[in-house]
Amino acid sequence: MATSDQTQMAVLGGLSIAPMTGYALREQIRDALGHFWAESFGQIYPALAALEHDGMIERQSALRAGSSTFAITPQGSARLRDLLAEAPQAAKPRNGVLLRLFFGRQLGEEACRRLVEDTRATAEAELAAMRRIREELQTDTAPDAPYILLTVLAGEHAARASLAWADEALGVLDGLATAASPAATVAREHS
Amino acid sequence: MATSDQTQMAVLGGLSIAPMTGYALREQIRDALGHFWAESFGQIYPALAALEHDGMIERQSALRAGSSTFAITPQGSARLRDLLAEAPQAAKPRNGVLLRLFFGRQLGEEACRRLVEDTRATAEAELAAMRRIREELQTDTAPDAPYILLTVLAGEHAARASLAWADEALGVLDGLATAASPAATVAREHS
DNA sequence: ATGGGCATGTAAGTAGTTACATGATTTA
DNA sequence: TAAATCATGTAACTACTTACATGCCCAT
Repeated sequence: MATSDQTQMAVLGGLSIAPMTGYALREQIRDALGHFWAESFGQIYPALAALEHDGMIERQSALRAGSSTFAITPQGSARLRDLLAEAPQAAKPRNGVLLRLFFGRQLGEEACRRLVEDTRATAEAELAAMRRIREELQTDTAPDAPYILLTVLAGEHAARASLAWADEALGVLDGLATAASPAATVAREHS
Repeated sequence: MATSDQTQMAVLGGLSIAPMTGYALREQIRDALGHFWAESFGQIYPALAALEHDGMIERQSALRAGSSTFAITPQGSARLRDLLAEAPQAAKPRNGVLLRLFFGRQLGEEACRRLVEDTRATAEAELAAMRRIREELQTDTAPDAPYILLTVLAGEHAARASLAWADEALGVLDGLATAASPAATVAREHS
């Protein structure tokens, strides 16, 4: 049944900011950590059960029938610090766009172009979202704000890099098209 | 058992470039796709068995006892093109460094600085490696070379972004130290 | 002849997703 | 009072890793 260290770290971290229900925790993880971390319900509830069993968190009075908020205990805070101090383990990389481009000759140049254009559009939206969040954070005086800012800056740099790459990649694909069929490229450039 | 579409795509893609053994395939995946894709033996061998069963690949004469090279069949090529044309499914993000920085107040400023410095060093090495591969590729006239170039450029942009972020992040952390204890920051700046 | 790299495969376990079942509370 | 949303949890499944067992072939 798993409930790995990694998930426990995210759950304890979330509860270290404020006590909340499992449902709220999942929303917090999706909204605040979403651009670099993910947990599903199927991970969160077993993790909460295991952490409660070990005394790392405790159930507080129910706000309403059938629900309960969880709060971190002193042992839980200590465990969180231990987990955070462990060396981060690299997630196995899996970039479906790059895999498709690597075998792009089989896929065809036009489909590759569409993949790059979609990536570019996603990066543009991501960049705008990150900028908005950063501007809010820079006026936030909460003690966690500067640390959260670091993660938002990472998202901003990643989005900008994705954008710059997409533009360069489209140039490479244009070069391919020119070599194969100059007329088609001229037509596209004038469209 | 498993042997997902994603793994099949990587295996068929590898064999579309040249017939080879499972062992060689794993080395190719590690070396050529390593910076954006990973497969373990435990994935590759069952995938090969399933693909052979479905007639997508076939075993060729053994180079030596107990081994065999696999070659893609015409059906396999068709299947590869179908798989590549499917929309890429986003891998669930899991960045252990950013998770730790998000909860950086619990971890402590010095540990955060070390995490960022380690990330910076890794990015620097990655950037150098990508540059070297790119320079080789730009003189390569193989028809796959421009497509492979796209993936290397992505690695280069990502590494540069990581580097730029790390420098900005260290600046933010310096700001924190100054606010909390000016003397300590001065000491570090003069070291 | 033996140690290291090539080669294949399996078993056991961990991690993670998805869909489902259930019910309370709020709001339109 | 019906629909949406909040809330908890489980079961079945898919994906993936790691360690192990086995043996071939080449170089020293």
